[in-house]
Amino acid sequence: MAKTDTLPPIAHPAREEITVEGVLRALADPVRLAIVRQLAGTEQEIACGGLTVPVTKSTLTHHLSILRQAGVVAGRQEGTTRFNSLRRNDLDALFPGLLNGVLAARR
Amino acid sequence: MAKTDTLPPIAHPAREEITVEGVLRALADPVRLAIVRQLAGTEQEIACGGLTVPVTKSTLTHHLSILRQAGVVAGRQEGTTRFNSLRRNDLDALFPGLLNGVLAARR
DNA sequence: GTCGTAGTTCGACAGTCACCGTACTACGTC
DNA sequence: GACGTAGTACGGTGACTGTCGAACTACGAC
Repeated sequence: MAKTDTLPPIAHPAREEITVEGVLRALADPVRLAIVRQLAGTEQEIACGGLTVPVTKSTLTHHLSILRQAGVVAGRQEGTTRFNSLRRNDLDALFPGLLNGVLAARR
Repeated sequence: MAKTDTLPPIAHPAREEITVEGVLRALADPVRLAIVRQLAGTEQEIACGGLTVPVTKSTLTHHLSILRQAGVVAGRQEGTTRFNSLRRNDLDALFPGLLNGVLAARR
């Protein structure tokens, strides 16, 4: 059967394809918000397994997929590991202040 | 039966009770986002009937109730009319930049 | 009192969504 | 090859949510 050469680098929306509503929807969930906070708390990327969330692996995959589709996080594959990072540049360019406002929240 | 003296001025969360997640949830809907945009586009308050939304009255009531409970909009009763306004001060104080970021969005 | 207008409340219904377990693919190591 | 690990895909289920129409309350004008 066909080999997966070049390994399609995951589907991410281009910057112009990101919508506020999608981003807000993605952020409007406690688990995903926790993920975003963890990613925002470090300069480094975090592998799926390195995220602390109160859900199973499959549910985590689901949440990350939503965050990715919304354009909030980017994923980079390296071996069997997928490194996730915040798309801070894109979000700040499109919705200046939004991310900071969300992260500034105490509750 | 008991008269409604003083007319309980609608239930609004205090500033400290507003949560990011609640606000994000409230904003993560096209109809509610449209309402917020209309309220943000003017200095004046807007009555329910003055809002342009593609839903029926009862659905509009529902959306406004969610926005109110989340602390995004305030409602002031005057006769049979309810005037709505954005709680810009509170939102800016709690989540500086969030509202601006959302409103800055072109899509 | 009667009527019209402004909003709310109350089911009901359909669609979406978070969650899980299981099965699967892909890579690295032995 | 066999095995373990990292993450995804699939199917199912229960809960939530946006939508509506109809009935209702509250106020103002006639």
